[in-house]
Amino acid sequence: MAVTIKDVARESGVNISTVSRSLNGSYGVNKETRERVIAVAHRLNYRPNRVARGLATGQSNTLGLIVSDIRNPYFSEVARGAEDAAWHAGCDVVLCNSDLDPAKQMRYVSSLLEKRVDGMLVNSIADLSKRQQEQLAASGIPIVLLNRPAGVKAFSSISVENYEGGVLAGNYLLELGHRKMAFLSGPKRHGSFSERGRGFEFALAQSGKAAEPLILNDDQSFAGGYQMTKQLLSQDRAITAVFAANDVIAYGLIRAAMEAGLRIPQDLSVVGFDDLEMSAILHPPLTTIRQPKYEIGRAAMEMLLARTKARGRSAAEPEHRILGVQLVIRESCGRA
Amino acid sequence: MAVTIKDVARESGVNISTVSRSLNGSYGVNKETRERVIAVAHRLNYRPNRVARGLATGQSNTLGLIVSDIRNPYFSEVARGAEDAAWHAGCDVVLCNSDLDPAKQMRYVSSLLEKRVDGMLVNSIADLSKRQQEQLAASGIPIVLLNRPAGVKAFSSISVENYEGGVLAGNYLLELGHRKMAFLSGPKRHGSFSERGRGFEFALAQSGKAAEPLILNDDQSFAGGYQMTKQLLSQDRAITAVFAANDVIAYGLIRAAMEAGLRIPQDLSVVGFDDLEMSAILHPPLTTIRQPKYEIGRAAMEMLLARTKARGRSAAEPEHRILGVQLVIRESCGRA
DNA sequence: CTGAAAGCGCTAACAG
DNA sequence: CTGTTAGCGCTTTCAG
Repeated sequence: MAVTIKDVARESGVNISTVSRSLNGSYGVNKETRERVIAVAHRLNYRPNRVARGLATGQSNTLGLIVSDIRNPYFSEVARGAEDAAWHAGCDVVLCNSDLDPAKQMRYVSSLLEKRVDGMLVNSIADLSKRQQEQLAASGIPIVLLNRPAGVKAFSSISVENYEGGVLAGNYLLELGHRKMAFLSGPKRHGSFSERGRGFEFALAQSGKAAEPLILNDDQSFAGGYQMTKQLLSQDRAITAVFAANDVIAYGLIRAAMEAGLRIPQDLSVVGFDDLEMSAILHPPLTTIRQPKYEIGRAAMEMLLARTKARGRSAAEPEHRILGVQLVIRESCGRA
Repeated sequence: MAVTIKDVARESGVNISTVSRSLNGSYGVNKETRERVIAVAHRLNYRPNRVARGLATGQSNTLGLIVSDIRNPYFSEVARGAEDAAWHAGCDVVLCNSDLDPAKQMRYVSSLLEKRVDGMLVNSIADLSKRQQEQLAASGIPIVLLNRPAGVKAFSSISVENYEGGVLAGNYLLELGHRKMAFLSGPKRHGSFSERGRGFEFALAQSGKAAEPLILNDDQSFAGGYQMTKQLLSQDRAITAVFAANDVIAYGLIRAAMEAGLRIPQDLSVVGFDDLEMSAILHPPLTTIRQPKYEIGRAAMEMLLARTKARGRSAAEPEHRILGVQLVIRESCGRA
């Protein structure tokens, strides 16, 4: 049906191995022969079958990317960075949405393993059981994690200065004169979020001027931010500033605050985390801690690619990279 | 290195073909034998090599998805729908970002073809040359397009009622008493956008009450919407309502209008198109034409999957599905 | 019901 | 520099 290496060989009067060599640019082929073969391949519109190639070489030139949900703008940005890096290296990536469901995640892992991907990038394995994590580690292929989970040092990982970001937010709000603040977080177990909170608390505590922040937990979503704010406003109207664990929570917060008749930043200051594209567009434009989302994906994929190449050699110690964050001042904060 | 079908065969004292049959649930295997084999496979933690399987069967159980940019929330929604449908069918999808660059897109197509994907979903081929389109059509694998381009009927496609959406927007604004309106569009060649515009124009013309809408073209982005609005406001302040070709353009529009001191909806009404998640969150919440993004991806993938199965049988006439849109009324429009 | 054997299309020694 | 020859791991006739 499709034209194979055999057809090219027959048509150009050489052996298939010569065709293979010519096409893969391996050394040791007469220039003329090579050119003739290439011409024939082109004329026949030959397309090498990478599946066969993969079977023979044991390399698929395919990487897996498991995120919780690609619709989350944070992940679509990360995915784009990862995909670009893969494209650059001539590989492609299969996209998996785990919804943070451990079972689903493991099924994806199995599927990727069976497809013999060269490596995989995975969002978070915090929800996996110890046994599942070990199973993953035992798979033998390179894996890099997109957020270092608490205890697992067995995998390479990339993450950002969550703690430092919290400190940044705290100090900024402190400078503006705020003394009674709150931290609106996601689920309690979320590692990155709690780091952000700890940094924030540390900054306030260290200043010696502010009260301990009120901490609320809910879903890490618009709805969650909205709910937490409702709750916050009903229990403590003395608060003048709040730090949201991510931008989307901040959006919910802003909405709830506005509905309650509060003006931002006059009545309430808010700082987010992530710096999603929408944050600059929103009204008021959100002051937030920017993390390099695209860069995270790109760097993660590059780490992964490097490992897939070093394969075998020096089982390479897991590597951990932490990228910087920065405070982006816009218009959602005012003086206390 | 990895455990293969041979190991399972040896370990369970049968031939590899029996193992294959047992594991694939083909009929004609003694129940006991099958169970024993399965047990052994499980004990050995055997993972079938799908690459080898693919080579033998000619099926990869992998589909390609080419979008312009996964960061575009419209596409991440579509991608999720597509991925869910694929997952449901036991397939996985490789993600490609074309940036609408014809060359890049063709390279992705080649790559997918070489990987022997069972089919592909592609965003738009409007930018491809006639020759490239033919090349695509000749590839022999099922392809479904995510927006029917003007002239190409050779491929299956899925799209939405763009024209009808324009009519909906026009009629709604008309009802509110608007008579001088504008349409903020993207690049002139964008097929879906011009359909939206045509529907809008038609509605106004048919009413016999409104002036012909002013039409502006620019980039289909926040920046584009912002620019067009600046231009609009500088040349015609009599306009009371505007229809944006998509929500993101509407965001830019709102921002520019607010900066110019206009209140929405009191001074200017705006209707968008898409109904992105952010549109409900924005201030003011955007009235817009909703198109079923997730559903588009899901349905497109289902069409594709159906075609990959019917393979060979009745070269199946290209199929075209058009999904409905609906007006979502929120708070960005007022009476003229 | 099960085994033997012939590939799927390509790569990679190994000869020549 | 090029041809021969084994496979890669699995499916699939074809016999038995």
